[in-house]
Amino acid sequence: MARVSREEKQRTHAAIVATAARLFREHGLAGVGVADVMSAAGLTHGGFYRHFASKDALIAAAFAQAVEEATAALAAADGAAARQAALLRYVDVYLSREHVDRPSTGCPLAALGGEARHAAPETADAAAAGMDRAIARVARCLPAGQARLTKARCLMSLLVGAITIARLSRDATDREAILAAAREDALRIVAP
Amino acid sequence: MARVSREEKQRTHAAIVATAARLFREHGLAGVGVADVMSAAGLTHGGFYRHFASKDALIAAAFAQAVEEATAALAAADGAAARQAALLRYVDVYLSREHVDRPSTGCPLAALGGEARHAAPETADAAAAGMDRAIARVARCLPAGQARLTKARCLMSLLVGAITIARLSRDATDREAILAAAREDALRIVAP
DNA sequence: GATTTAAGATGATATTCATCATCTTTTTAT
DNA sequence: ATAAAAAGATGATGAATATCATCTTAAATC
Repeated sequence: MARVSREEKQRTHAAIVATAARLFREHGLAGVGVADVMSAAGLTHGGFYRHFASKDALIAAAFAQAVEEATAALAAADGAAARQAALLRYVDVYLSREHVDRPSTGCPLAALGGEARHAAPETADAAAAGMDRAIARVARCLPAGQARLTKARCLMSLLVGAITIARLSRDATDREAILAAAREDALRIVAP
Repeated sequence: MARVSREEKQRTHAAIVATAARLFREHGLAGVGVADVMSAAGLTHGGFYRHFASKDALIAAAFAQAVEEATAALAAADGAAARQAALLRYVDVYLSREHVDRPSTGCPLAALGGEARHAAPETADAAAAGMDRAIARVARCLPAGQARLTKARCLMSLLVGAITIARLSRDATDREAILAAAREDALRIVAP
């Protein structure tokens, strides 16, 4: 192909990031190459560096994008009741079998949080910022008070850990039990 | 060098596993090569396949070994009081700044749990078995009762998630706050 | 409309790394 | 003691892959 318009380039850029966000969450940072992302986005590898300075820059963008999407509903909720409802739904979706089975569209902290620290500083920074953002958005949906942030930190830890552990299990019944246990505990934090 | 005795080979084998367990936890599964492990163990890469059929086989062995070590104190505790004390200490060490700062000697679930699922089935199996074992050993140190396993699953989720998140943070104060929040929540489970 | 610019394609390059082949030397087996 | 086996060393090999160079063609700019 050849040169495309500015708008088209923006679309391409967004497609690369979206594809990367999906693939990285599914196969891990080391499990996906630049060429994999590009071809999954319907492009060839060569054009990549017109969009990103490095694979790490792509990872950083993909991570941020994934956090944004995964927590958008929390940020959109308006009013105390809507916020609590959004958080309850967030926990419910988070601790679902679907989330365990499909990392590609799930929380990037659970999917990539462990490996992010091995990436370039640029990527680690993006991961840190994403984590902060996720916790802040969870905190925003908790009842106001000084324990808000503390509760959000606990809740996020519980959620990330539960999915990490559930994904390790090879037994469907165990996976379900892990989710159920975490759900119960999470509700104690969210709806006391 | 040349051929060594059976005992010497066993020592070499153990050294390779121990070195791998340390390096993998520190740099991730993809961040450490077979040659890295061997040279860190004071050997050359060539002899590796006298000990393991593949890198994945090494990862599986290293993971199992790391779980064993990380939970040995829990398994060794004898008597109700000793078990509770061992668990309290386990939580305390787990949620410490040192654990955040030094993945190389810490919990392999927190360090590698996220990437283990991208490895060969052999490795994923070892990770699953290690996870089961860790949870069982935690459960064993909780007060008897049918909620034992449920509590152990919650606690392990909280611990793994808290370390994962704390390691992502670039801010020492935040890291400390995450640990403190998780500690408080963990104690609620362990010492109700 | 002519000129310049750059998006994306095609095709290197260079490096990393898992695995294999072979050699040496010492242990084990006979 | 002699022969066979194998642990570990040295040195390929082949595949994967991040990045760069160059080409083509259409969009921007004049």
